Order: sequence, then C-alpha cells, then structure tokens
Amino acid sequence: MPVDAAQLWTLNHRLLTAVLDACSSEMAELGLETKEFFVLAEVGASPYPAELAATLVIPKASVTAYVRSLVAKGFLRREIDDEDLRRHRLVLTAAGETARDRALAALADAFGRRLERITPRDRSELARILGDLLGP
Amino acid sequence: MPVDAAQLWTLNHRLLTAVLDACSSEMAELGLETKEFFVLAEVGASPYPAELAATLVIPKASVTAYVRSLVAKGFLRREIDDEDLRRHRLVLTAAGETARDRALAALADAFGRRLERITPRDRSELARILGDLLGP
DNA sequence: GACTGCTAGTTCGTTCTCGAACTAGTACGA
DNA sequence: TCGTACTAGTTCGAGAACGAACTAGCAGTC
Repeated sequence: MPVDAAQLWTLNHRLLTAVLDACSSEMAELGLETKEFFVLAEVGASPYPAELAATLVIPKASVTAYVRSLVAKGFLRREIDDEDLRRHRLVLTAAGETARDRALAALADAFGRRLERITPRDRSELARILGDLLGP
Repeated sequence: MPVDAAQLWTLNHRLLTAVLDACSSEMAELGLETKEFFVLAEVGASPYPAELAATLVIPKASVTAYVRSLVAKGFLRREIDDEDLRRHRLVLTAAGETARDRALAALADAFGRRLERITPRDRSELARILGDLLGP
C-alpha cells in the first residue's frame, strides 16, 4: 500500500480534534457539551437511545446521561413508543432544534475555514471518498 | 459551498470512531488504553508533556495521568532535560516501541480494511487532501 | 399462561478526566 | 541580584464516563 493507513488515520483524527476544539466554546455558549451535541444532532435520524448508542459508538449508560441532561435543558423530550413500551422515542423540542442548528452551523464554520484551504473540486472529491469509505 | 461541512465532518468522525472501536480490543491486549496509545505514538515526535498536550489537544493534567500509567507499565521513561530543568524528556523503552508498533499495526489494519474499499488512486488523493487541510 | 431468552433503558459504584491551584525553573529588565 | 512575568509539570478534588447488574417488556415455544 502506497499510503500508511495508521498515519493517515492519525492525521485525520488530529484534524477533527482541532476543528472540534475550535468550536467547543461556541457550543458551550449554547449550553451544549460536545458529547451531548452528537446526540442532539443524531436524534432525528436515530430517535431511540439504543440506536444512538450503536450509531455513535458510545455506551448505553452514557446515552442515558446525555439524554437526561438534554431533557433537563429542554432540548429533548422522551415519549413512550406505543409499538414497544420498552422504547423511549426521543423528540427534539423547538429549543433543541434551534440549539442543534446553531451548533451545526458553528461546526460547519470551523470546518469550513479548513475546507477553504482546498479547491472546491477537492472538497467534492473528499466528500465522495469519505462516502465510499463509510458506504456498504 | 456545494459540500455541507458539518455533514462531512460528522461523516468523517463516525468513520474514525468506528475504526478506533474496531481495534480497541487489540490495544487492550497490548496493555494500552486508547488515549495512552495516542501519547505513546506521538512521544517520538513530541517528547515533552507540554508539547504532547498541545499537538494532541488534550489537557496537561491528562497527559500527566497517561504518562504516569505508561511509565508504570514500562513503556516510557522520564529523563531530566539538561537544557531546561523544568522539562521531562520522555523516552520510549524497548517494550514501549514494541507496543507502539503493534498498536499502530492494528490501527493500520483496521483502517486498511476500510481503505481497501477505495482505489489506490483515491487513497493517495485522500492523503494529499488531508495533508492540505492540516498544513499551513 | 408459564417458561426461556432476548432487547430497551436505567442505576450503581468504580474509574477516568481535567480545571484550578501549586511548586519549581527560566528569562529578562532595572 | 532582585523582581516580575512567564512556562513545565504535578497534585487535588469534583464531576464525567461507563461496565455490570438490574427492571421491564417483547417474542416464541410448549
């Protein structure tokens, strides 16, 4: 392989960490911890705690904690799922949607500043390649 | 911008998380916690705790904890820097080098399995684009 | 309907994390 | 050479993270 995978991974990890660090203060102003933000951003696509734990690769117990905090802050609401009484369907409140959108904007802005360093063509190349890496 | 930066970032983050999760058990077998591994892998390039904290974007107090653990396991050694008596120059032991190399191999393997999904050309494209994103 | 085995989500208690305060050493100007 | 201001690394204590054990509900078998 012409490319050292570990090095590539580490490079990428550092990039993501730096970007996240750059917008963590803005998230804090919105009343969001970093990990909570991930939950908030994903709740639309994966509305059940077990699903969130699986897609975000975090323990169930941690999801419980983040959801508890997000509910306390009024960003999220738990609803009982009539299909399966064990499940808690998680619903974004209006405040939750606002916070999520602002946090996503902050992230997009922080990452966007990095992306400006590369050409639009490279940006779409990157998107395509990452999509292939995550796809089936 | 034709590409949604936040989405791209999230995609990438999920990829890295999944890969790390896939090789965390192998790291555990080597006696390495994930965070400790990052320190171990970087110690060659950034041999001082303050430097590690800066490049890895983690708090100094955490570096202290990881280094303490790595020293206790015999992977790392602290040496006083004659140039500046405040600094602790960190040196890999033979065991530390072995553990680092094996952990890097495990990471390369886990990420490599993903990278196999894309063409060699895309792999080097990815490396170049990520390099541009992190560079000056 | 009772039994077995599964999954959803929470709780508990230990372990990890890290901001703030601290000690020790450096750098430099007066 | 003292004083002030800075940086390196550690310690401490409070809060966060999470594995294991738990409760509640589902699903299939008898």
